[in-house]
Amino acid sequence: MDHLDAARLLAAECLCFRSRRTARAITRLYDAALRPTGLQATQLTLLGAIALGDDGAQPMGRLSDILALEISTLTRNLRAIEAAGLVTIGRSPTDRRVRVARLTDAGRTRLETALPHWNRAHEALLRTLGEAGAEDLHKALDTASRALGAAPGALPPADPA
Amino acid sequence: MDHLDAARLLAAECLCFRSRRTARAITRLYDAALRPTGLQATQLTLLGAIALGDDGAQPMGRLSDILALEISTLTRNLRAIEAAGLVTIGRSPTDRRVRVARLTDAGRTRLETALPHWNRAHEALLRTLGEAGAEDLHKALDTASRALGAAPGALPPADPA
DNA sequence: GGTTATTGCTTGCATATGCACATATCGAGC
DNA sequence: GCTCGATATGTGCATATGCAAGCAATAACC
Repeated sequence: MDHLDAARLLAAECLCFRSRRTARAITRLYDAALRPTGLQATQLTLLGAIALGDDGAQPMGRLSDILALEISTLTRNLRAIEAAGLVTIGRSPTDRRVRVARLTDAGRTRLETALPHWNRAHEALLRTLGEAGAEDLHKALDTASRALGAAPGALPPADPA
Repeated sequence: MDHLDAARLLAAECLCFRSRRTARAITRLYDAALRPTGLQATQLTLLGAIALGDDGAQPMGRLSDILALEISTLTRNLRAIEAAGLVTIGRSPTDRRVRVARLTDAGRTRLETALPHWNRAHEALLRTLGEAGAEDLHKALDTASRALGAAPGALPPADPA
């Protein structure tokens, strides 16, 4: 196995390369569509995950599980949307170690106003991939996330088929 | 459509969220396996893409197409492996704007020695996803990359089916 | 062959990501 | 109620990623 065989094997088989490349391309598409909202795709995702919690609030640990994101990354990613006034960060009353992100009214509004822009990107991607391609990708990604340990609730219920 | 509906729609449908989450999880797996090699998954991918070129050299523009990576990102990602002595960066003799990354002997060696570690991650992922899950993911990602404009040669030939 | 448009890349700025380590808090035993 | 291990998070460091603006070299056009 010389270095050229190694390179060919990587190019042909590596799922890390593939998953990252696809994520980059898709993210650029969504980021472009979201430009008018002042949010990046990552930030909209984070806002949405927070909105899913009771009273529009989620403890960081839960966000970490839902998003499969390191808690240290989460700490910093929250700063941008906190600085923008979209969320506030408080402590849990029952466990003072736990920090809870809570949507502000501005956050709620931003989420609603951003959705149509998200949808433009979403529709554009569906057109690009085709109905079947999008469906296959969606399923394959969910299957992989489940296998790699995404939190229950972070995904739609498993297909009983 | 209130903010909660918006959040539920994002959680259920967003392919940007899904592709990024999966890429994160997979990358952590590969990075952990590659730790002993001193390379990150991204760097191994880059090294591999360079190795595929004639004489183990690729112009940056070509790398950008293969990897679907912004040229500005490429500039910086090359620095780490250049500093590590794994590649050299020169100019094309025929067009002095063009920069060409070329594998050094150390780069070739590193690629070969890293491959078994890559393979450990690869095998682990295949076990985790199952044969069918891995195959589905691989195909879906390649289909998406093709649709989103990956360079020919950056992917295996299209399935004639 | 000189002007202009295009191309290839770099830099400045901002966010995203993760690991190792440090800190604060909690819970279990004693 | 003190100690110790476990848990939740923050910080320092490093890389990854992309856009906008700039620079240098080439190509296109007249």
